Amino acid sequence: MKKVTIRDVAREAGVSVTLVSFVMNAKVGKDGRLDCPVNPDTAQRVLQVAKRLGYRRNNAAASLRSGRSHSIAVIVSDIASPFFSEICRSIETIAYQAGYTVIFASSEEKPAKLSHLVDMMIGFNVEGLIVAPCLGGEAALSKAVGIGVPTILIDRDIPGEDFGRVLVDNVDAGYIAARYLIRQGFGKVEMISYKEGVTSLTDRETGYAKAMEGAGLKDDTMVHRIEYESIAAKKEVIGIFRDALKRGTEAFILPTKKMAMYAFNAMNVLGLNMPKDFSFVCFDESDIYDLNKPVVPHIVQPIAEIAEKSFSLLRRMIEDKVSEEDRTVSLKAKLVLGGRFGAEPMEASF
Amino acid sequence: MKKVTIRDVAREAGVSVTLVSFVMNAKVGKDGRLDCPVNPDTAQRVLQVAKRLGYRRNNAAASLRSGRSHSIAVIVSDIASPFFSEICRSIETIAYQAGYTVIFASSEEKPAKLSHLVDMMIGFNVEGLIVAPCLGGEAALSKAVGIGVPTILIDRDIPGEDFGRVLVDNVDAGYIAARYLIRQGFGKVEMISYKEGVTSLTDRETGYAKAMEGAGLKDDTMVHRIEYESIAAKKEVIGIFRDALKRGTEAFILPTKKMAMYAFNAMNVLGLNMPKDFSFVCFDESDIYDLNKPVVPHIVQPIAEIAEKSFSLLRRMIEDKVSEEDRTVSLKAKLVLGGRFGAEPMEASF
DNA sequence: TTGAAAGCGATACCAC
DNA sequence: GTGGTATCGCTTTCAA
Repeated sequence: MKKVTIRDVAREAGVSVTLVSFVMNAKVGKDGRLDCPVNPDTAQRVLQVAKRLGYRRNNAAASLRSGRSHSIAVIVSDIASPFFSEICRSIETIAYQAGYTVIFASSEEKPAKLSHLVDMMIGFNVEGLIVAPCLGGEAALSKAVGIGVPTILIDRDIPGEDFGRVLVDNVDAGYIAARYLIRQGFGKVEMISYKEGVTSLTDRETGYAKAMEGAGLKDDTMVHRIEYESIAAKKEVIGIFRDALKRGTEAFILPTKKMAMYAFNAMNVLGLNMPKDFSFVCFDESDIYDLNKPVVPHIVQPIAEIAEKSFSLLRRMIEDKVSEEDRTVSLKAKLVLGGRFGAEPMEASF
Repeated sequence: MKKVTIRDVAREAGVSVTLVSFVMNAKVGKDGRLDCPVNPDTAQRVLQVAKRLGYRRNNAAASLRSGRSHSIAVIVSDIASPFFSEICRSIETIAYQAGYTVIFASSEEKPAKLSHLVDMMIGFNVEGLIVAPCLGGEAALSKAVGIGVPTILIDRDIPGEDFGRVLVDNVDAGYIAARYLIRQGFGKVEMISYKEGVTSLTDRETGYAKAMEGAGLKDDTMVHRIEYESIAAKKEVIGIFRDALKRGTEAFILPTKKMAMYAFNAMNVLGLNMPKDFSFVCFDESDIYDLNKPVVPHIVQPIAEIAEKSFSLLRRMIEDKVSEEDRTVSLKAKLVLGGRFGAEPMEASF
């Protein structure tokens, strides 16, 4: 592993290592000139030698000395989920423009792994953390803020004073899902949720119930709660749909993508049609929402906003102090009616 | 940012920094004892002090000194693509078990960004790279291998002697797609591809043509090539389907997911049905393949295998030398007939 | 504008 | 088993 150091460049260019360091860290000003206390000619020579020799800064050494790394870490609970991978992409794009390098990692919903990753990242001297916490991850993250590493929570909240927070208002998300269906003229709107009490889901349930009550439909409010495990779940959902035909249900809210898939499967199995038999509002993104005829209305999280707000909040927390009350950002989910592949939205068929 | 160093631990435990370093780097043997030349009692004391003080190793310092970092980098061309994000997840899981930390990054198909990321990663002293190259990324990656950083190519090949390679046999993928349809009894099988000559696509075209020729269907071979740009593409595909009805086309191979989405849209727009009007073999994964009735046969890349082979090859390249001929791994894509959400495969309806 | 020299926190080497 | 110390490559005073 051949390595070219700052000394090699200095020797070759006939200057001191200090000069080389200055040049290598200089920003180019708007006039194209290097913003550093170095003779422009010298700077040019250094730059050329560095290029010729193939010099690249050893970040480990730089950050060891300076304590800064110009990088942040994003730890999500599952990098393979489209939601998280798109968040990663968006954060990366924004951070890159701001001159930050982003390191991603995935905790796989395992607290031990999260803890290991946090240690690792801090060991890399990252300047801040954006984390989608997994259950049981409180300790690891508290430790991080405890030693002064600015940390932003996304997707899920956990207790703790000093976290920054960029969270989506799931009560509102459930509310707009239900209200949309109610405004379409449906009264018997039901929701199929999971038994496990994940905050984001219970919030969506709350919003749904609120909308129903507000429309005088309190008695028609009905939340089914099924097992998360897939084989049982699939059958349970089919059962719910079969009964729904008798009950006179008009519409369903499916508060996760997986639940929506079970619902579509049930419709298939029972030979039902949307919107003839039931109308849906689903959550998240799926090809099937977009290609269905009509397009299935679905609620999406504002990924670009989450990315942008969390990075800018993190940056402010890294640079200055941010006042307590500005540390929490609440975003609204959005109802999407049109599809990505050109089909018409649901309303057109109503 | 409070920091606890090895010296603090040493002082507090009344031992030398050397001892602390030994203890902190010791692996636990199978008998639960630390595998290091340190008195077990001393080791225990050091461990406890370290924990009490909240010591965590400064990786920057460690890797500066040792030249090792126990980490590798994975750079994909688009972290938000399900294919890549799943590869990332798989590699991460495997690497984690092997005691490696994985840093992910996304080049967004931009050579300049790839080059920056490679520099960055090398600056972090990563021990190896797994890269899905973007077009024009040759220079950056050649530089990496040039300075001795083991580098594995996935997804796309680019010229270069010293790369490791874990690639999917796309000729075979196109071949099995076509052969499946031919065995179903279809003769007029067509493919819709893109005008841009991406290797993976032209290989799939080649495989398709080979299968057609092998079945004596050379004259029915037909590859449509459309613009990549979406508005035009959507219309072009609709046109192809409209004409196909007249031509008597029986089946289509859609060699990318996006192409499949255009195809489904066209079917929608024209009011056509699968498999009544046309049969499909698509590529990649989509909810719509799985929930369609019948399930749409689709060809998937062996993600777990790609991850496993690329990590193990990289590891061997890091540790020993790997002989030239063992540096290239070719994997086969697989035809999937059943769906993830419980619907029946296509054959059941034939 | 330029350069010499002091560390950052760990590991590696050598001596005890 | 244990400890002293040079050193990794860079940034950062401070002085010239």
